[in-house]
Amino acid sequence: MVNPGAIYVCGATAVGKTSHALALARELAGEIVNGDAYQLFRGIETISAAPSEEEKAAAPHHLFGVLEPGEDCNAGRYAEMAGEVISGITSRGKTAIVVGGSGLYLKFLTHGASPLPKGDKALREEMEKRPLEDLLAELEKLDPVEAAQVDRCNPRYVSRALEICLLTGEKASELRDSWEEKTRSLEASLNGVWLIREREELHRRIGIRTRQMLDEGAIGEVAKLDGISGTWEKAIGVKEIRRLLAGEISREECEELIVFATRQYAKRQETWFRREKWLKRVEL
RNA sequence: GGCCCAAUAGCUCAGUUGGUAGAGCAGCGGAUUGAAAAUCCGCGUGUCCCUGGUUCGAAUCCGGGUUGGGCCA
Repeated sequence: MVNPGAIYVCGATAVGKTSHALALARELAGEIVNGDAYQLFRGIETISAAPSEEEKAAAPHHLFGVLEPGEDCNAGRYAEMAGEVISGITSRGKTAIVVGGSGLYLKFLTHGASPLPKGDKALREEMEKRPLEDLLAELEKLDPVEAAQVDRCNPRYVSRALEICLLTGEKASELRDSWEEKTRSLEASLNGVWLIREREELHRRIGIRTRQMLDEGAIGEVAKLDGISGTWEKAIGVKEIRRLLAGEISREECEELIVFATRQYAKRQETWFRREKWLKRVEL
């Protein structure tokens, strides 16, 4: 499951991962592998801040724009795709440079998937209609340990826990434990960096990039994909641009809202990567 | 120049009949193995514009001022 040959380049959005990875690729004659949940999709290159054509020409790039906007993706599927690509690169004697900011996706790649079942769309839709207390009560019956451990305020986590129990007939808490046990020793063989910038500087870069995105086609991307639903819709900026297109907010308000959401995302990414102790910190 | 209205957290604003203040947003911190750019949790001392006064007690009532806005000249 682990890919010891690969080098991971992680960090918050707009920190400068792409250019850092390109420099690394040149140095090592390496190949870039996307580690970003939304850059997987075709048609949202601008809004997902995917590398430009020029950047992609500078080194071999993999897993950018490989999914149709109508498709759904998840961490397990990503890790499978990326694992194959990395093996291919390694077998050619090259270095894979995985660059991205999607913590959970990367974690699946570096630590492997737990033995838990993947999400079940129909079951989720059904659970979404039930009140949280109801889901908690059922989880309580099937797996009291998990019911005590989960974030009981977060409907996503509660329903996921219940989903695992219903799908496997086993206890989610026990399945999770076995995975954590197995992955504990993997980190010694991992190689990666966490790119860091001061908050103020990161915010400045987010502001600049958001303005560019809106100037350079993000609005058109969202307009063009109107009516197509899927994972892509949850990208930051989509709901804001939809409000702009609907005339609910001005261009300035739209930009401001995207900046806010992006900053908050960057903070969540930092919180995630801070816990990944195997990453070497690199201040930019 | 005269009259009227506003002034409270970084921003937009609440604040009941006087008992020294609280929402949303922003910001900050955190959780997070199959929706993750998702989802969720925690964090609010601020000259209540200034200044006199009334009162046991004023963001709240009264006078004067300052700033902004509106109306009339």
